[in-house]
Amino acid sequence: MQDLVDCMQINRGSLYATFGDKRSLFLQALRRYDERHRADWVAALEASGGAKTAVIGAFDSVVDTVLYDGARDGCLLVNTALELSPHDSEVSAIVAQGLSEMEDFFRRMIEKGRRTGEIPAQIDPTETARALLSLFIGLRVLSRSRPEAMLLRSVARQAKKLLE
Amino acid sequence: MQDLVDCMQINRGSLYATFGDKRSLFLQALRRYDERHRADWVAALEASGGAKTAVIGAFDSVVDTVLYDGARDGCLLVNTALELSPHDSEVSAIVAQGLSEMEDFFRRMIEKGRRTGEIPAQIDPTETARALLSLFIGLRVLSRSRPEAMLLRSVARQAKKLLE
DNA sequence: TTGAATTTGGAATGATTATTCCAATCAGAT
DNA sequence: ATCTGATTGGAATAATCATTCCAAATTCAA
Repeated sequence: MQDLVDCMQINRGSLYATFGDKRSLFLQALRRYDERHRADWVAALEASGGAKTAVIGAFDSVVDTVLYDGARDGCLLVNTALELSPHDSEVSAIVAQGLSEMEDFFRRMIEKGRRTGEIPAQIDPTETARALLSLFIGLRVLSRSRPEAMLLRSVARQAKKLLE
Repeated sequence: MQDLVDCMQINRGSLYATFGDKRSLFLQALRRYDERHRADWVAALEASGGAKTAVIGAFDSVVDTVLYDGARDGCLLVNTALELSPHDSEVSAIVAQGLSEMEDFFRRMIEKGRRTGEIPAQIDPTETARALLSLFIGLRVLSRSRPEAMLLRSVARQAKKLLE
């Protein structure tokens, strides 16, 4: 809370008056992150053209952000999935939902790619979407613990290979 | 610390006398986890017979533990990778090392499988090992946030497919 | 058995952080 | 210009741990 008071343009009292206590503030931040950042990001990728491009773009944009901006904060949803989900059911619901929508995004893109012929018909949409989700989460964890270019690039490359 | 005092058969004073302060106690626990649990587990898998079996066994044993024992604690190394690694360089070193050894394990198994013909020659050991590492980490995160049988089984199945 | 070292229960202290309070100031509507 | 409500700075309080201390009990080697 002190960090927020230091960084935000707002007084401690106003912070509590506006958002309530720490947990409630966190829940609001998590919801907002999920509904704005994550959802918008997925929507932008989905609108970016090809199905394959959208999926690959998800991985590449994470890798690029880590390597070029040195951003080691990772993703609030994934960080929370590991740290808080098992201890708070309300948090857990938001996280599970957000991760499910990532999975759905991957599945939709694979289905779309199969229709357009970009992606071979023998690729199973549901199964591959789940593999991509797991690979994606792994990438975000590795970004925080082993942010090495060779490693992260390999993961992004292998994500692409899952669509061939 | 209070949780430890409650759970262990040891008094608070002895705890501090033996392990020092909290951070130092955590580092010792993390090192021990990595050197005993993780290393022994990998060694057992490696000795378990076929190369493919060893890799698949890593995934299946995680899935089975979650589904049958309901263990949602996950892996101390992965949990720490996300939560503490970015904030503590000593922690980070242990985590990076442990994750590297997981990667090495996967690579060694792929190389072995290629030699024995179990695994096709066109599978790239380094690249695939990194994909498996990321997939494995993703699985451990999902085990804590979305411990659903269908989902976890899919991830394990797709890990297997990476070796075909 | 005796004595030194260790362990125990539990109180006491310290450190950090969350949360509330209040008087003074400020912004915006009427 | 005035009133109302929000915001500020910052002190005060509360809650949560981490850490230390100590006297009594216990272990263990000589």
